[in-house]
Amino acid sequence: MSNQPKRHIKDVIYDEYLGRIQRGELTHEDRLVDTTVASEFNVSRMPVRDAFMRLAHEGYLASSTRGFTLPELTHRQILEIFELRRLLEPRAAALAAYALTDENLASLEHAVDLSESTIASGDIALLFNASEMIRRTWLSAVPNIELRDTILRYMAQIQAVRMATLHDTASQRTLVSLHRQMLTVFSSRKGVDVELLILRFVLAGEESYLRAHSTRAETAP
Amino acid sequence: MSNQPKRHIKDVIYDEYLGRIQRGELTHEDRLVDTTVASEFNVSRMPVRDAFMRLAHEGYLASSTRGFTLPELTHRQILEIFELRRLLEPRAAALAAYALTDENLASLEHAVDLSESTIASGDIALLFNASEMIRRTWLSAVPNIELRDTILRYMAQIQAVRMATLHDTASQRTLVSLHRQMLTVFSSRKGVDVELLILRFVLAGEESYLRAHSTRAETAP
DNA sequence: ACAGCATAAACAGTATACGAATTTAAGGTC
DNA sequence: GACCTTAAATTCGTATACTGTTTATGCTGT
Repeated sequence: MSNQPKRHIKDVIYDEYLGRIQRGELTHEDRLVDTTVASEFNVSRMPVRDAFMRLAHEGYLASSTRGFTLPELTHRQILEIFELRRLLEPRAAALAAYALTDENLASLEHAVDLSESTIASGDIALLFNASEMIRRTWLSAVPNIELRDTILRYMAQIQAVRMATLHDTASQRTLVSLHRQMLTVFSSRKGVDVELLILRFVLAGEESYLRAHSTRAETAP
Repeated sequence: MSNQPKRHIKDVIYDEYLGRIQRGELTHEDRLVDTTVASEFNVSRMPVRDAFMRLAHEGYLASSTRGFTLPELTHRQILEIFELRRLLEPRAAALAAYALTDENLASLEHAVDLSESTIASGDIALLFNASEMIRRTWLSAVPNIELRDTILRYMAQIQAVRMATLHDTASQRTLVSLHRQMLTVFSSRKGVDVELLILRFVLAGEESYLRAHSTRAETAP
């Protein structure tokens, strides 16, 4: 018997494109048009429309008069989201610290090892993946579902931003170092320590972004 | 010339029902069916469907196999949202304190007067309205849009909960008193004081909820 | 009576079709 | 050759029709 709880097409398409967005497989040049995607999936426009409109309302896509595109985050919006992160993530991580399973800690350790390996290789994509793996791992252990979902909602939006900051060598070093420290404090399960470290983590991310942003602003045409 | 930026039917219906939900005009017995609403508006199912699905994804409605209904918030979810409120609202209010206009303060004062007048009249609906007016006023001044929208997203969901807690006389007194204090600290524009008071405000709301919840649990069948 | 099964009703999901709005392209004028 | 006008193409919003699934209803047999 098929154990599938009857997945609707619109949900399949929603998940598919949410994944593509979260994995950074879309560029700002991509214009997503419902009819085109519909013919790729051999379905009608409607489920595609449903999926894209949902993604747009959740902030993952921006709807324009000519198809859906990745949203253009302004400098201001990015700073605003960093403020949200400062407020939410330290507490969320502290809660997660008490709830992490041994499996969670194991995959955290694996991801941290991966992260450190990129110091030698300089593989930015791998560092980004490891970073995402670490984040997903501890986020999955956050017992407050509403809090976790709120964090997830804005994280996907600034994915591109985080990717961009990784081109700076200093930021890479800081990130890898913080990853290792995160493994330590999560393993200790001391909420207070986790809270402080995650706050430092977010602040470091903000500094990296500001550094990258000012550099880009200088060299911009 | 018509200055209307061409409002789509789906947006009209969305706004209409969001308003009804936020004003508490729907009960848990109401089942919203797209075909029914469509014939009321003399439109097809599609725009109604769009609006309801959007409301559902934002948490204002729950979609079942038999129409849309108000979502049943579990005790756990409500506590989770209170945790979010503790994390976000103090800071948001502090930011708002620096940005409040004189008009904002004037309408705040008006709403606080309204709130206090309900002590004599015992008009719970009016107290609720005044409370909402106060909230909307300071929220509208929060300069961090992302933060404000995040707060708005969950507030509508627990509207019914907040309404329910107002039937307790002690909670009413506490609320009115806190309203007056809020006017004072917002007028002083001291972010630190605002931050602390709003934290106390959220905590008081949580206590009121817990009191109402335990009472209800005792008298439940 | 009541459990189990068949049938009907209600509703959401999906398909197709049409119209309106807006951008892009083309052509014509000065 | 620049600018305005007009036509075409593109894409969204809405309407209508159909399909499948879930819930309710009623029937049958014990």
